[in-house]
Amino acid sequence: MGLLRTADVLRWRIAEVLEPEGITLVQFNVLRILRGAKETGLPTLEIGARLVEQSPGITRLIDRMEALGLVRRERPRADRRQVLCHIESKGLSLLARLDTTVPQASEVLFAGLSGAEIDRLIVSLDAIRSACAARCSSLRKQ
Amino acid sequence: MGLLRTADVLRWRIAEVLEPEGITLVQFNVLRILRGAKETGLPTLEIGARLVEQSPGITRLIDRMEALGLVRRERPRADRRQVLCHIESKGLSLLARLDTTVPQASEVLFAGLSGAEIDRLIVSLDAIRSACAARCSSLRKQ
DNA sequence: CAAATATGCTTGACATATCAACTATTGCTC
DNA sequence: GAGCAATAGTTGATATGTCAAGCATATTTG
Repeated sequence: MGLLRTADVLRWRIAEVLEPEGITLVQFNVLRILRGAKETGLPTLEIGARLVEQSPGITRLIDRMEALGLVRRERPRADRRQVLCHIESKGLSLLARLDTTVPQASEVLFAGLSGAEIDRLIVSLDAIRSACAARCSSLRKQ
Repeated sequence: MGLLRTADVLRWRIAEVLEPEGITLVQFNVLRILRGAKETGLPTLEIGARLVEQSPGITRLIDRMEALGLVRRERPRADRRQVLCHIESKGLSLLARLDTTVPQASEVLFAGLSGAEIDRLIVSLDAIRSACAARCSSLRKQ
């Protein structure tokens, strides 16, 4: 339960930094994923899989981000079922700004922890996630 | 970011256990808070403060829980502005069942960690939350 | 190669969360 | 004790997330 409450607090803190830029935490994550995908782009559902969200949400999320001019969609000739999403220059410059402010905002919360403590924290969290990947049905079924 | 993803995974895992009982994670937390308040009950906004949610959400959340027969509302004569919420016997028996199944479901995820590691995890998470309580405006303003 | 199935995504109906404005009651001030 | 501000909670409009079903394209199978 402490884990959930702590995540809420952190989520809130980050949202506070994102809000003046007009995007949500989920949109921020989509931008980072798409930046990682470079020129190639990424199919819509692949984005949904990396976030912990389902398909319909993603479609409309990308709708809004396309309306904001942050991303672009393209239907490739190879497989005309899928829709490749690309990050636009506007999205890249927005991310560039946030790359400094978001970590700054979160670092405040971790100030009370030593480097070693943070390392241990990360290891523990990774262990929890991999336990879920191994045993939970919920993440496989999507 | 790992913290947020890990919390999502845990949230999902718990929701999976709660779903057959027809309640959400937030409703589960409300029930636990109200059980802690005993006979006295708790004003609506006090519940909202303990969760990380705002007033309007709470009102309608309690509406739904009242419709389910899990809680009861009462307007005390002392201060007729506030509305005291109480847990009903139906809510108590539901919680009694979940008191075993929810921890069981989450323990699976922590199986890879030693007792000492879990202790350190809890200490670190507490430190993050108290850093926020001290410095973040977001939690004070509500 | 026609029919059946699977994949990728979208749409509509509905539940839920969020923001701003409102009502009712209380406490404070002159 | 009349008027004003503070508190507790609700309501309405809007954004967002979620479930079930649908459409188009691709793949498999007889």
